[in-house]
Amino acid sequence: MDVLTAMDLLKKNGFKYTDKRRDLLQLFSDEKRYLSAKEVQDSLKENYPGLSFDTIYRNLSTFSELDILEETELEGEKKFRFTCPTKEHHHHLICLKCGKTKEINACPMENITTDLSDFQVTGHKFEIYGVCQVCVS
Amino acid sequence: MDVLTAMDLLKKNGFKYTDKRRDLLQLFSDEKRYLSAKEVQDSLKENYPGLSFDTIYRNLSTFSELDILEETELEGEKKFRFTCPTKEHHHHLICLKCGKTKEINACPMENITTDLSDFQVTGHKFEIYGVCQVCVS
DNA sequence: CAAGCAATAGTAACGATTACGATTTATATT
DNA sequence: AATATAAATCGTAATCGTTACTATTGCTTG
Repeated sequence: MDVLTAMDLLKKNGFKYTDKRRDLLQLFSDEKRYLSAKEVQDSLKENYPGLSFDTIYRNLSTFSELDILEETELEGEKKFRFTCPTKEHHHHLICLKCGKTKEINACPMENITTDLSDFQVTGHKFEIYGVCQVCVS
Repeated sequence: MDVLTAMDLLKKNGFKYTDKRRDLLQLFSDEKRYLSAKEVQDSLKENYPGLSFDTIYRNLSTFSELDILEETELEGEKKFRFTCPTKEHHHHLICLKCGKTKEINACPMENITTDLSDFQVTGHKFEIYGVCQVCVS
């Protein structure tokens, strides 16, 4: 995923081109880690001092639905990151301090021996948490 | 985990015996599934119409710290269930409608081939979500 | 360049959780 | 049994993250 592809995706789905969206996408493209809405606001407030919550949350939600962003919830807060280049289904090792991630190649669902047939399975979550080398020091 | 063991654990840690705590624990003992604070309030309001948020959240938090309850967060809401009889580390298949669980015997951390050494790993989460047979019909 | 509609700002509302001062209650001590 | 004291609770307010609303702005297309 990159900014241009993302803007094309927006256009293709009837969304409009705005500077805020470009800059928002550029931010995720630069950072490549999980960001909260608050962090987004902080990062963009230099150029857009009055950036509205509505704008931030609505766009993050839109981007997530279009698979431009990957979404998770850490410690009661929604976090978003630019969709990984790895197209296949994957999981993450996540730094709880800065949101930096590392991809985990295996999916635990492949090795389940427990019988799941008495539930209609709709999804799963596997995340490893920690502190990255930069944040630990 | 059962109510008596839990009350003993409380005593042993300097907490007091109250009817509310007993009934709260009895609720979890009866239900054996993930409950939200709101569900707890609803279930107990017959006997304790004015049960305070403070009381509910503080006790849930205390119980969780003493490992009387297992805690997770589903769809932005904290959920608690009586600690499973299985002492060993385990994971859950969870019904998103009623909180009913089924234990998963394997832990994905055992089969990780990805190198984790550039992070100081502090924890992980593996949950399978779905709808149980009762809720699906 | 004007019409139409999406996007946004500013702000209010919301739901879950936490926090607070005043009061009540469990427990240990006398 | 009466009392002291410290914990537990109530009633309510504050907080935090998120969503929703209305008026206004600004993309896009003909």
